[in-house]
Amino acid sequence: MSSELPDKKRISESTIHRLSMYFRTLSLLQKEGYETVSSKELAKREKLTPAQVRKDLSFFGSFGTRGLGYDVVELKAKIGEILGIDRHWKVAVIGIGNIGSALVSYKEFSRQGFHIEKLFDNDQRKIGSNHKGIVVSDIKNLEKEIAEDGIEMVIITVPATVAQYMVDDVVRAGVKAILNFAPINLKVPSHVYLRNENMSMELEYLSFAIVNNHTPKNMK
Amino acid sequence: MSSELPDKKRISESTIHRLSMYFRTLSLLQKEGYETVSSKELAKREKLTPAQVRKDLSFFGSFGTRGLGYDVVELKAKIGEILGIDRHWKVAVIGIGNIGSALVSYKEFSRQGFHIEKLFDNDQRKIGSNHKGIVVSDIKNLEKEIAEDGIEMVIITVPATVAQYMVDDVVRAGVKAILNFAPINLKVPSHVYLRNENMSMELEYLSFAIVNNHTPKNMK
DNA sequence: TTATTCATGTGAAATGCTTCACAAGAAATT
DNA sequence: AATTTCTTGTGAAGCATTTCACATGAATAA
Repeated sequence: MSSELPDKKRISESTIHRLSMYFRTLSLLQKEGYETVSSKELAKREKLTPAQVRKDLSFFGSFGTRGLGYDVVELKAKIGEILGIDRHWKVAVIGIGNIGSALVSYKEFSRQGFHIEKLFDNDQRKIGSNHKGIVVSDIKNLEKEIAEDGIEMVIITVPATVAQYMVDDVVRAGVKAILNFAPINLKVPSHVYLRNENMSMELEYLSFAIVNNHTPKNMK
Repeated sequence: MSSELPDKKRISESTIHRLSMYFRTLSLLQKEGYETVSSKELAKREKLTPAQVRKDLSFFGSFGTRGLGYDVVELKAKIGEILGIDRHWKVAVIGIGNIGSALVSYKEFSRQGFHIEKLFDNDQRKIGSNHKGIVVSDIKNLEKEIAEDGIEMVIITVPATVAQYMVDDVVRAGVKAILNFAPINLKVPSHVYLRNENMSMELEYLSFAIVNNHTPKNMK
């Protein structure tokens, strides 16, 4: 169960996030009919330096051609592979409230290989109802159904007060990663990956910027 | 129109994001009945080092008492002031689709001082309809109504293909900051702040972590 | 009152990330 | 075929962030 990376350099969070950005932009470049793209062009679109783009890629190999740049289709495939989005991820959403049900229809997820295949809620009025072809299950069966269906990732959009219970359940069911929208710091065992999505954080950054007349180098 | 910070140190994005985290945790500590909190306790809850917490705060002043820690209520107020969330921000949401309408009911926003007061869409079936007491306006009147109502921040949840037009309109109307959910790199003049919210990015990070057996220092 | 404990605030050191600058290699041009 | 142009890949330098370590000062206990 060792790393897939031949040389175990520690890749920074920023690098991974930029790979996501490159992937998205490469899809666009492909649509626009580009066959190749230089680090300069890619950097311009992301408001980065060309060196940054090349360095990010260099952690994983050499994908370009000197004097020419990168083959758009090839680089996109390669980054998809690195990010692990070149396959079908089985995802469940727990908590079919406002945000939860919005995520069911969020196209970007399926576009990147994340397929929502299970929905859970504790509200009797919601259980059994149909969202985009998926029937909402009773949260009582959470652990059992997650395990049976081999769900690998879970998105949590329940109130903060109950989020930890959901986590404990899905961890027992064997999920590998959790994306948490609830405003609370959750505990997971070390073999499970956890990320928090906090949408007000970005608004708070904007608020700070306005109030302090902030001029960051990198208003990404 | 100069900065509010007496000494114009450049504050990093990470520091601002951590202040948001501290703010939220301080609210919780307050509910739990804590009167004071140490950098050690705060760090433990955020999975950071105590030195990190103290250094973050030190950029803005000295708010603690040696031997005792920080007064919870006082520190929360101070951070709120730094972030500029100690006031009422007028926000509009443009694009009342799945995500847009979910955000209208998102409690964390109002809890941090962000009040959604205007909704816009181009769909005749949505225009005039009521969401949480707010009537959806026709996007044709975007610039005029934003300016008249003195909206300062805008959240964009329209399709990528039309997002730039919305931006151009609201920039003319005088908004100061934009939070963009559309999967596209938008252009804004330098006096307008822009942040992008990309929800699949975090799933992609999780995907990368699983596939590469990644062990980052800081799985925040 | 004095001693002890505790926890802040902060220069300095350590670590991490980004940018520079250039050798090397591929394509295009003459 | 030789030359020029272009752009990658990458050590090294530069810059930024985090952590260390300790002097300082407040509160508590003796």
